[in-house]
Amino acid sequence: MAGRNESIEKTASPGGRLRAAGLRPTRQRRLLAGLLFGQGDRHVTAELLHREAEKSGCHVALATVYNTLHQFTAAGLLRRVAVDPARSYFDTNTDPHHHFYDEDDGALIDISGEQIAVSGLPAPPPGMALAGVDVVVRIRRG
Amino acid sequence: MAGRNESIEKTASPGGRLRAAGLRPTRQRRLLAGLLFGQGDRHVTAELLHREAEKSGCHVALATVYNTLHQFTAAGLLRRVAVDPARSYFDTNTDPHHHFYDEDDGALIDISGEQIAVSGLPAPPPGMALAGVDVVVRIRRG
DNA sequence: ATTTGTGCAAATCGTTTGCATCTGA
DNA sequence: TCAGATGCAAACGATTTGCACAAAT
Repeated sequence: MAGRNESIEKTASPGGRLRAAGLRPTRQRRLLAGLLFGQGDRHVTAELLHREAEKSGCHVALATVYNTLHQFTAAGLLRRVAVDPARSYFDTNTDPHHHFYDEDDGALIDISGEQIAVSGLPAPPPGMALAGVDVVVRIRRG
Repeated sequence: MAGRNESIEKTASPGGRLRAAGLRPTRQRRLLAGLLFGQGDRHVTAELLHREAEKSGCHVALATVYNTLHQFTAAGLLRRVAVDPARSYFDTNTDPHHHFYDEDDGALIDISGEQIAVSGLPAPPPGMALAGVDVVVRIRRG
């Protein structure tokens, strides 16, 4: 739980954050950014975020939610997490870190990057560059 | 590359392997088992295995390939690997181990379980049991 | 005004299911 | 024989796309 990067103000106005990422701050993006970044680290699916948006009043098409999630990911505001072959999760924590994945109810829990150490990593095959290391700790009711 | 478990004969007849897993050795299962287990460790998608089956002569419906992959997985002959939100990979190596994932062409490469060590794993939350630890090393042309 | 994003519905992709038919023991 | 598998096509859920409209600079 120690220091995450506080120098990049997670609390800046949604508009500022979007602008800084090179995205035009439209009403929908502001809304989604608010939902995503306004309450600490989150793990969302498109479906879930869409439901939240609807509940919060402003109408956003599901397709727009998908588009926006991908734009945010391309802009480095989000990170896609592959744990379930059926669903895409998006993580608002873009620092290197890992996850518990609850296979029963599909919940993700962060594990800080410093907490886990992976040793013995072989070098990537020739011509390949390392793009990231993901550790998924699968857990179950037990 | 050191010792994988040779005591469980990977070279037994497809029929024997299936029988041992409690599956009736039908023509299609024999064919698929042959393709899967006859050439060392493999990583396949349903689509890929279906294409191979077609090429090898015997007709198998894609749905049957899916069913069979799931039956084999339930029987412990295969392991499902979640690296790509869009596709399911099945791994013929069921020992604990990890993977390189080539994001450009979707290839998986095994990393032996002994080679990598993960330290600092937090205990699962109360009431939860550890079900597995997957390390995915994402690599890219570069 | 011009550029860029949005909404909607339809298309697409991977995957699963229902049901009649066939097959292995 | 007869439980259990298969094939096929249709259903399905998640995701993407095409295009007319709307909003931001």
